[in-house]
Amino acid sequence: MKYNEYKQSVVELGKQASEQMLAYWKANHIFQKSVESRPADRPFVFYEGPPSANGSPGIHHVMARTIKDVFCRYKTLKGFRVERKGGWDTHGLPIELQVEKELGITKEDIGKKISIVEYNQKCREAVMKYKAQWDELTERIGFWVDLDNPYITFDNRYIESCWWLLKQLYQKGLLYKGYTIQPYSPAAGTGLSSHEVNQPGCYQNVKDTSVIAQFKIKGTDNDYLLAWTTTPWTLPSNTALAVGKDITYLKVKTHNQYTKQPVNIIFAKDRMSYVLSSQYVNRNDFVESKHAGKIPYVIVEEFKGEFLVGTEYEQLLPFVQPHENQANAFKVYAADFVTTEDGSGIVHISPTFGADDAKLAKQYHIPALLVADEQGRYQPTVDKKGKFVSAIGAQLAALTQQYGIKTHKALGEDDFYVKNYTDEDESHPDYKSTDVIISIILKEQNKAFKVEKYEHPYPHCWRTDKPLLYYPIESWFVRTTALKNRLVELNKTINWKPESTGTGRFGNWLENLVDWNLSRSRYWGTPLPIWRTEDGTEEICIGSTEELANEIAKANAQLGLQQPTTLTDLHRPYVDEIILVSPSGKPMKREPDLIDVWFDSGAMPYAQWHYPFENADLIDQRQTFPADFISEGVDQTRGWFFTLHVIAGLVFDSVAFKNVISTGLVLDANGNKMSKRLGNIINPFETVEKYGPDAIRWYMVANAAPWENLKFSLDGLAEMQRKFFGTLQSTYNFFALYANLDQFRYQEADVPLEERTESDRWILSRLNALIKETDEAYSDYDATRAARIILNFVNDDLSNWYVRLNRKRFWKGEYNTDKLAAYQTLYTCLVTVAKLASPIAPFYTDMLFRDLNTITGKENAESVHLTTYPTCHPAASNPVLEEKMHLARAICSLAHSIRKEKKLRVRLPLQKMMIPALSETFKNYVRQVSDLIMSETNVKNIEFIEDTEGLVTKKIKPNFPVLAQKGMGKQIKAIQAHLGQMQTADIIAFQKAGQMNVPTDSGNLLLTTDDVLIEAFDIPGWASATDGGITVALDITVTPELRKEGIARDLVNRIQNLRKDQNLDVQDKISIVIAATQAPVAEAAKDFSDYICSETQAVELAICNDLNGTEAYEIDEFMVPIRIAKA
RNA sequence: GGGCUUGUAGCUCAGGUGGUUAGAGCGCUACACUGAUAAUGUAGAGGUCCGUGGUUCGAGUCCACGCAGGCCCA
Repeated sequence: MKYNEYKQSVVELGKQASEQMLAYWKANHIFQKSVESRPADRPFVFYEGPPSANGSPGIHHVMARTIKDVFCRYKTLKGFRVERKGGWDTHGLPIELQVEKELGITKEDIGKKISIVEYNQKCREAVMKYKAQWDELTERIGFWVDLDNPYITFDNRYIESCWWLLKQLYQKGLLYKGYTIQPYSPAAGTGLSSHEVNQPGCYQNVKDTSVIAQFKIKGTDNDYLLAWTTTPWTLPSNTALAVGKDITYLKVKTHNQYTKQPVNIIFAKDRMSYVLSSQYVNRNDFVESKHAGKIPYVIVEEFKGEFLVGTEYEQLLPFVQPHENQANAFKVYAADFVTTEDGSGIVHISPTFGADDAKLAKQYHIPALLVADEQGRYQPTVDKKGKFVSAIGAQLAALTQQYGIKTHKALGEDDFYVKNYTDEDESHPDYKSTDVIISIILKEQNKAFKVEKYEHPYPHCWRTDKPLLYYPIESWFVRTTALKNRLVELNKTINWKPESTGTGRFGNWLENLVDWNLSRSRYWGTPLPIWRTEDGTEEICIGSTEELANEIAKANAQLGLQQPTTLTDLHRPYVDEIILVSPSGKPMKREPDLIDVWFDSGAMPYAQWHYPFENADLIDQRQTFPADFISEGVDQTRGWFFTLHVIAGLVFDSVAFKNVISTGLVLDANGNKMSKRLGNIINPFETVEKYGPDAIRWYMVANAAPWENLKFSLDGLAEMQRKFFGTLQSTYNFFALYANLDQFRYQEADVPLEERTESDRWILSRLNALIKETDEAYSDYDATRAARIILNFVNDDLSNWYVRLNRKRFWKGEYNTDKLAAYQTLYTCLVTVAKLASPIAPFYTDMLFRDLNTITGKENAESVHLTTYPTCHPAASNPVLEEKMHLARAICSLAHSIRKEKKLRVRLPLQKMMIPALSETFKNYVRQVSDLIMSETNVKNIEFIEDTEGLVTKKIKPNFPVLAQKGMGKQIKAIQAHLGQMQTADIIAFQKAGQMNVPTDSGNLLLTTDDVLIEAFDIPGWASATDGGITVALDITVTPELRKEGIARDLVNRIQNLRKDQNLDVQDKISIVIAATQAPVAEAAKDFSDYICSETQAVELAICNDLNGTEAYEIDEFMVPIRIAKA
């Protein structure tokens, strides 16, 4: 049995690892074991946010799924049982639109050209179209999730759970029918989704009649509030005015330009130039000759909007009165949507025809202006055809006549359309729109301050090309606002990553909560389980299929129907066909709406288990609720995160999740959004195929925090693969090569720590720290930090330092304790790294673990994912040793920099290195790592320079934090100046005395050596270098002896290169011939003959004068021909 | 328009509670190493820390106002 040795590239290896381990996991049910081997009473609850399989998965899904997987695997290592039920989101508009596109139909065709049954069947098929691709990607990238028993939102059982939840809301009075202002097309007779309104070409520039209307303040003779509108037809429905609290307003005395009556008008100061345009002139500037015909004005007062709040005014067009909350009508309110960008800075509020208006009205209980119809139901003043109801129309018609307004035809009470929906002849000289007629009426009544045409973009229906109205549409709402405070409170207990998403984006969203509009007038989705009588006075909310069956039976009995009591499909149109009976015996029909598809996904904690009809304990006993951890894109803040939170909060008075990571976007390498149009889409399958899943996972996790946007670059990915996996693999290969030769199988007892070398204990101390830090990072849901510190450990500490310094221990000498210690140490590092990195790179680390553990049998585990997370041993921690090693590395680095500067190659040995002894401790530390420093820098001796020798220039500077703590902050400048002029001798004297006086403005200050930092700065006359307070000097005298030794080492190097060029094996013996005409070369070869031969496996080293035709190599300043041959 | 977020070397990113010489990797340049070799090490060059003001003895860091990009919402 041998450790596997790998010759292939790191890319090949990554692919191989993923394929092998995938097959191995499958064959041995490792995922299942990783769940079941953990105690059932120690659950870590994870929720899979259901993706929709109606499109191919993208690279960003790899990101999302990696993050989910990392923490589930980590928690498994920590001994938790982590069940992961997969799921599919299967309803909703995107699927419907896709099907419509495929069939070449529109929404209007459903139920006509295609039956709802057929249509929904198409949706049902479309939604799982790419399921195979999703499953494949999920598996390939190693996201462990139960794909065999997923929850599916179109399943009857799932829908039934949703119904149950809706009924809970209904019973708590949290589900109600109300109005919302939505874009509506009277011409097409349908509401439009925001998606449709945002289509190009929808907004068209039109010229509308705009009015600045005068609202007379109650109790004044002629004080008016000026409000501007581009839709004068909404003025009869006005019930309030809005101002900006902090906006400055003016009261101006002038005359109405149409009636010439004196008026005091109030409007925003910033809007002066618009309100008082060219025909007005300030009375102070008024010159009779110059301003003939102009109207003078004078500013009377200036005040903030706040001052206006609560002011009552007379109804502008008192056609009808509000039917409720009359005390709140016709008053001024403050609103933050008021700006001074256009109009008068005072906004006219008509709750039925504007979204902002409706919101404000709701907030302050301002009544909407409604008119009762024949059934006594209150309706807006404009009907769904875009026409004023006759009660208003009659008054308009009367006024038109009264003021003798000429129109292109006689207008009756049913002729006042608010836009030209009846294709009237606008070119007729007397054609007047309703807006114009209203404007004229206002002028006549001294209620219009200014009327003019105004060009602006206005939304139009993309089908009929007619203007849209913002119109109240009936919808079902969840009364989320009722429990707003509780939802805010619950949110504060959630650990958000990053925190700002929770407090900011999500927190603010909750603070500004509006009721959740559940209604969707579509076909493929969860039907709203509410049946109503035709007059809307009686209704029932169904909470289960059993309840539905009972109700159907009741209806059958009372109404004499033959309806089947069980439904095989709870979707439309089947549920629509059911008629139930009300308590008073009237038939009830289902409200035709579907519910928002986000309700489906927010219901998954319960519906995935068909709660409460099955598995009631899972929720009731809090076994799978709430989730410990979820993760999705930050775009889900108002989506899944919100609906989970609302349903859990409203129905269960609980959070739905305790920890959440919201991941950022995956952009292309240049930071652009990936789109088909730009052609910068990264295909996840190809990328996984090319680089293997581990490299992608590692790159995504390590490169940037998951909540930052990731600029996905294949170069960066390849770099990460080389850096981490390449280095780790080299390290493993190195281990395997020699462990195989020495047959190391870790059968021996552990070599006690104290018997291991300094560097062994050092790397184990570092490893121990790594265990602790990664554990902390993972627990804090910070996989990025974990990945980065693992990478640094493997690269800097393990490979670049430990292995490099200890190479000889592995290949030289017999299999003794020292060698054993080296193997054990390196083995421990490798196995531990495999475990620590396994949540992020599950394939490669498992292969590494198994490659090691199969040979040694150290652990009884089939897979790294079935092991437990390594524990940190305080005994192995050795900060002093880490400090020593840190000094060694710093000193080596300085020595190398001197060599570089003086052009002294490392092969050339130098006699000594001198280091100023900063302190006894420092000296001791360096002494203990001096062998290492000498071999690393090829220097024969290290000496310390003491203060007394006067060789070192010292530098002194304030220890700022210490001084600040002592309250000497103000004196720092003076201290700094004083220290700056101290000479080395002064510093030494200070060090001896331990304290000194520093003169400042406020008298002398006593400084101790703790208040300053003293560094050796330079050693005059020596080749030296300084960094971080440490100074190193080299004796750069090259004696003939040293030169010869250097040449000998160069010869070895060149000969080794020749061996390699000639593809000789490590064991092959050679004979060497050197042409050495120059004395130094000849002498070096002669004096170091034994050394050269032993290093190069030579049996013979001959020196001659000439080697004609043999290639010469540059050594020192000479060209030396060298020839070798296999002996 | 609002909320959140990002801005540090050519690129990708680090930089607790303010501390005076702002770091790493890649890339670039040079050198070295050669029993880990489809590897490796060392050094160097490279900065208006987005801008402007402020607080402070001292600001990449704290505050205010802007600018630019991103996401979400209107």
